[in-house]
Amino acid sequence: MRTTLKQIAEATGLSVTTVSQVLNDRPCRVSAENRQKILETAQELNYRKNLVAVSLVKGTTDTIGLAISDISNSFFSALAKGAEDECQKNNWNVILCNSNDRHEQEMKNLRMLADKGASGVIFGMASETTEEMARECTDFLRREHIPYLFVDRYVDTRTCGIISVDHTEGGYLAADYLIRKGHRKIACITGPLNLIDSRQRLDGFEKALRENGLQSDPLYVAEGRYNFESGREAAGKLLARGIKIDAIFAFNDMMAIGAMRTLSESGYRVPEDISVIGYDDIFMDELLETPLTTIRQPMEEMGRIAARQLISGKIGYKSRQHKTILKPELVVRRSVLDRPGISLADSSLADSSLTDSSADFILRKH
Amino acid sequence: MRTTLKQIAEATGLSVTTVSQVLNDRPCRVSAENRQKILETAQELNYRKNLVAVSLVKGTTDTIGLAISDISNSFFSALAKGAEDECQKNNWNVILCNSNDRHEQEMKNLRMLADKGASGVIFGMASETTEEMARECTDFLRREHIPYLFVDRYVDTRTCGIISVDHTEGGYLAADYLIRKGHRKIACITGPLNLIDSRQRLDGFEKALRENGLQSDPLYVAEGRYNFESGREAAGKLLARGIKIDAIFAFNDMMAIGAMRTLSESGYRVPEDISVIGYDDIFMDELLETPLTTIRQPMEEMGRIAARQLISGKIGYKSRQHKTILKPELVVRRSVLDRPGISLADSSLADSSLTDSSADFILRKH
DNA sequence: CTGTTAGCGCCTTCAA
DNA sequence: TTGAAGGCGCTAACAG
Repeated sequence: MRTTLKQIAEATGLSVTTVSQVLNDRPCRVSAENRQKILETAQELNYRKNLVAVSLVKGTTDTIGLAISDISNSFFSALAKGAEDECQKNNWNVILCNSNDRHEQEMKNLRMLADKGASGVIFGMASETTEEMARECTDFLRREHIPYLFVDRYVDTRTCGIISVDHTEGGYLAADYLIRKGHRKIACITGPLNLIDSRQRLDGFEKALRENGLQSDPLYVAEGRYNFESGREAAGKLLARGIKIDAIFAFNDMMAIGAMRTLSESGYRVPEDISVIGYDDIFMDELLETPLTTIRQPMEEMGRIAARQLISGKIGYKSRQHKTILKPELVVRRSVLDRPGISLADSSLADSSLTDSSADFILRKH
Repeated sequence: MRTTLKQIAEATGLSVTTVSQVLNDRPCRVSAENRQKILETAQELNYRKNLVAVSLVKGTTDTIGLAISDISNSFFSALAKGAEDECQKNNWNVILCNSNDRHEQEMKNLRMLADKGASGVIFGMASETTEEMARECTDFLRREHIPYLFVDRYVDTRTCGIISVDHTEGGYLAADYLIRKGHRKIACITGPLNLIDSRQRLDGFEKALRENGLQSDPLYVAEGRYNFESGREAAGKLLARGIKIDAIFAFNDMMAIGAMRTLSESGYRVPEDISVIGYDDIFMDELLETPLTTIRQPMEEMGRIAARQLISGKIGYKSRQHKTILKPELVVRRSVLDRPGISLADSSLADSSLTDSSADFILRKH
C-alpha cells in the first residue's frame, strides 16, 4: 500500500498531526530537527499525499469537469487543451465527458461530475439541447452549487457564466471582408438556425450587407448542420438554384470544406470562380490545397480563460450572467479572391467559368 | 450543502448503515416499509452519493488517467473518445493529462494521477521520451501499484501492458500495395528513427521491397518528425536528390499531407506524377482535395479496448507484457495511382511530368 | 431486521 | 513545540 501519514508518524515517533504540518509546509512550530527527520523518512518511505482523502476533508477536489459533445471534434479538443494546460499550471485537473450531442447523456455526465465533487464545469452544450433542456442543466448545477461556464453556445438566461466569441461580429467580419474584396452576390450556409450562435452569425452577416446597401435574399441562404456532409449538400442546393454566386460564407469550417468539395466537383474553382470563407479556424484549414480563409475563434484561449475563471473563483456558483466575449478574428488565407474594381452593377462574370466539367475535372483533380 | 446519509438517517429516524444499505440496493434485510421511507426522503432531499467518500473507503476511484502528449492531436483525441466512451458505459471516468511531449511533465502527470488515486493509466508516451525515461515512468507506476497500458508506442521491456498496432505489418501493407499498383521507385519519409514504431514501419517497408526483389536504398529514405512541416521538408530533400520517384510512403498522415503540399508546389501532381500513401487515417484524410490513401490505425478502438482491459481488471498492476496488437488496415482513397503493366525495368516515365512549374502552378493552384 | 463500532487518510481546532 | 480528539461521508464487520 501507499505510505500514509500514520506510518511516517510511527517511524519517527511523532504524531500524525506534526507530520501533516511539516509535510504541508505550515508556518511551523516544529523543531528543525524533527522537521528534518520527518522530511527524510517521508522521502525514504516514498510518501505521496492521498488527494482523495484531502478532497474529502477539504470539500473540494480542484477538478474541472469538461462536459462537451465530442472530444474528437477539433473545436473541442482545442478547448480541452487550453483548459487542461491552465489546470496543470494550478495543480488542478480535468475530467473529460463526451455527450455525443445527446442531452440525456449530458445530464448523466453532469450528475457524475457532481458526485465526483467537481469544483467547476466547463460546459459545451449538445446541439440537440433546447432551451428547456439547457435549463435542466443549469438548474441542476446551481442546486449542486457547482460553478459552471458555458462555452461558445449558450442560452441567455440565468447562466452562471458564459465564455464565447462575438458571433454577430464574426458574421459581420466575414461578410464585410467579402464585400470589400469586391464580392456582391454572397451566399451563406448557416448552422442549424435554432442555435443562437448560428442566428447571431446570420445577424452579423445581414448587418454587413445592409450597411453596404446590399439586400439579403433567402435564395442565397441554405441551412446546414455544421458538418462536412451538410456543407456539401447545402452548396449543392445553392448551385441548383441557378443564381449567380460570387462567394459563399459557411458558418463553420467543416461546412466550408464540404462546400469547396461540391464546388470543385461541379467544375468551379475556388477562389477564381467562387470564393469561400469559413468560421472557426480549425487546424486543417491551412493544410488544405486551397488554404481556407476564415473567422478564427480562439478555442484554446477560451479553454484557458474558462479554466482560469473557475480556478480563481472569479466564477462562483452564485455568479450570474458573467459574460466573457472574445473577439473573433479574420484569418486571411487563399480561398477568397480579390476582385478589385468590381462594382455593384457588374454582373458580367461568373457562369463563364462553367466549362465542360469532365475535362475540367481531369485537369484539376490532382 | 449536499444531502448526506446522516441527514436521511435523521429524517427517517433510522441509522446511517440502514440508509446506506438501502441506497446501495443490498440483498437486503430491511423492511419494505422503511426501505420505502428511505427511498422517498432520499428523493425529497435530493440525495446524491459522495463518490469522493466512497473512493476513500473503497480504495478505488474508478478513474482512468489518460496521460498523452497532446489532446488536440487528432490521433489522441480519437483515442480519448474511445476510452471515454467505454468508461462512460461502466460508470468510470477519465482524467485528461497532456504532457506536450515533455517527459518532465509526463512524470508530473503520472504523479498527480497516482495522488488522485487513478485506478489505471492509459499512457501515450512523449516522443522525446527515451527508453530510460520510459522506465522511470513504468517504475513509478509499478511502485504505485497502478495498472497501465502503453498505447501505440512502447518500450519493449517490463511493461504492464501494451496496446498497439502491428507497425511492421503496416509498413509492409503500404509498400506492398504500392508495388502491386505498379510502383517501383518508392521513397519513404520515416518518423524519428529512435522511435520503435517508426523503425518497425521501416522494417515492414523494407521487407515488402525484398520480397518483391526490390532494393532498399538510403537515397530513397528521409527522416521526418511526424508533423506537417517535416513532411514538407523531407519531400523537398527527396526531390532535391534528383532521383526518380514513383511513390512516397509517409510514416504518418501529417507528413504525407506536408509531402503532398511540396509535390504540388513543385509542379508534381498527386497521384498522376507521384503517388502518396500515409499512415494513421486521421479524419481529415478524406476531406482533402486528393483524399489520402493510408494505413489505418484504429485509434478509437484502441482507446476503447485499453479502457476495457483496465476496467475489467484484465490488466492488473502485476501484469507483465500483456500485448494487444491490432491489425492495421489499408484504406484506399485517391492518392495512389494504378499503373498497370509497369514492369521493374521500366523507367521511361517520371521527369516528363516536370513541366514549367510556374505556369503549371497557376493552372492547378486553385 | 437494524444499530454500533471502526476506519479509509487527512486536516483542523484546541489543549497541553 | 507537540499531540489528542473530532470529523469529512461512507462502508463493512459484527452484534443484537
